[in-house]
Amino acid sequence: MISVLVVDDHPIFRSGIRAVIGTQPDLQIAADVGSAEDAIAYATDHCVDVVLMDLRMAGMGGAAGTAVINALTNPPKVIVFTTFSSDGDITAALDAGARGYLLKDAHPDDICDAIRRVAAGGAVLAPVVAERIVDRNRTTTSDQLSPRELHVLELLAEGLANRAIAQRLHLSETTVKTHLAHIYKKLDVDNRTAAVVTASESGIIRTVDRL
Amino acid sequence: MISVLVVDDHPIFRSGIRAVIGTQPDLQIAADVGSAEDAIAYATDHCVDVVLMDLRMAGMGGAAGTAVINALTNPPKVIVFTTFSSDGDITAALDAGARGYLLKDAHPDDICDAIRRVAAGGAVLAPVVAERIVDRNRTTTSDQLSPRELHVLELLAEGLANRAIAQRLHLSETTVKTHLAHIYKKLDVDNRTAAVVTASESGIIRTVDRL
DNA sequence: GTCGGCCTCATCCGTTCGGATGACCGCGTC
DNA sequence: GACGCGGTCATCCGAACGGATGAGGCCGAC
Repeated sequence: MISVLVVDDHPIFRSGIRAVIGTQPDLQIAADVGSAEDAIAYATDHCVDVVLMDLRMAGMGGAAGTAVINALTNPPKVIVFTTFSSDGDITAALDAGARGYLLKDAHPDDICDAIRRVAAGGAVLAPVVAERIVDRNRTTTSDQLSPRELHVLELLAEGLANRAIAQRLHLSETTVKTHLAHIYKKLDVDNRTAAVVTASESGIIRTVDRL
Repeated sequence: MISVLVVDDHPIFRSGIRAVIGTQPDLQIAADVGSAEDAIAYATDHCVDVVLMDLRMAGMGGAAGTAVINALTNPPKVIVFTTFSSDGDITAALDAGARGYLLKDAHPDDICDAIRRVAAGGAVLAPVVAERIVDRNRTTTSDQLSPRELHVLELLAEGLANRAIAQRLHLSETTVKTHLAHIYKKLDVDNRTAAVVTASESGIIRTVDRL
């Protein structure tokens, strides 16, 4: 019997998972909680096999929660189960040690299968997620933004002017312009606004979390 | 007995709603479907009291679906039930004739209450949504963007330069600049990138739908 | 009919941006 | 040690942008 901890801030969604997993003879819900903090508390005190973890939640969020849970002794396997599939979310989840990344439009059967596979030591990625990772690796080899460029890009996405970015980063305006020129080349755009838009679309930066 | 049609492209979510409503003696699920098109087909052939409608779905989407359902003879009441609360989503839903706007992090009890109230002829807005509407009306009287300005803003959000916007809109570059100046004033920003960011944050424009 | 809002356009001016070029440093690799 | 890469900075220049001002036409409201 595989025991599952469900972590999601939407009670309806937790009910849905309960309903789906309740029909499976080899799966059982150990508990369902509404935040990463509660999940950590539960996983620390109890023994569960798999954690189904939402990413975007109030508080510490699912990625950080996954990292903490993975730091436990004899940690459960974490499957990230979320609506979004931006590059930022995916890397955050995988970096935190998630063994699976499923999207919420998945079919119930796929979810149960994923739980079984991950419990057995495997890993599961939603097809779209797998594609994104491959895509990124394809374009990334030469096109990946350096940490500094990423930082500049983030400030750019706040609508700051070059001078303001320079001040925030304690740089000369020239340096900022140099970074921007590289960013434009790598993103294949020719102005700052387009850079922000494409970076946001491709999930390189996260603009807003409006829920 | 109030019969409910559930429309959502997430099967898990439909299961959740089933589980929640199944416990209520005075509510019953007539059917659950995964698209607005299916919802229209069902509502045309059957008699239901309330439709719980997701907004962002593949195909025609929940707002258009709501509009079509409201055009039926003796239409059911539609409650929009979604994760997002951008201005664009809210106005689209209410314009389409939705009698309620709930967010998916709502408590099961609130959802059941909302269904009962809407079935009885009332209207229900999630607190956050109500706030947004009030906020918008407060700032809107003088700050609302004109249709033309909105159009310019949308092209701006594609990263286009003034000249390109002018060509797309068959305008002179000067006119575009005039519109931009007004947009900056109304949004309280001082450059195009910041305009795009704040417009996106406040839901004035919809940048990406990444699911 | 006057007023105000929206849309259109022009000119002028200072600032900002984007591109090109060249340079120096530190670091890891071959 | 040579090389590449990332990060830093300078200078120069043309293009784009943002602000201010003025102006005409259209249309709905008072």
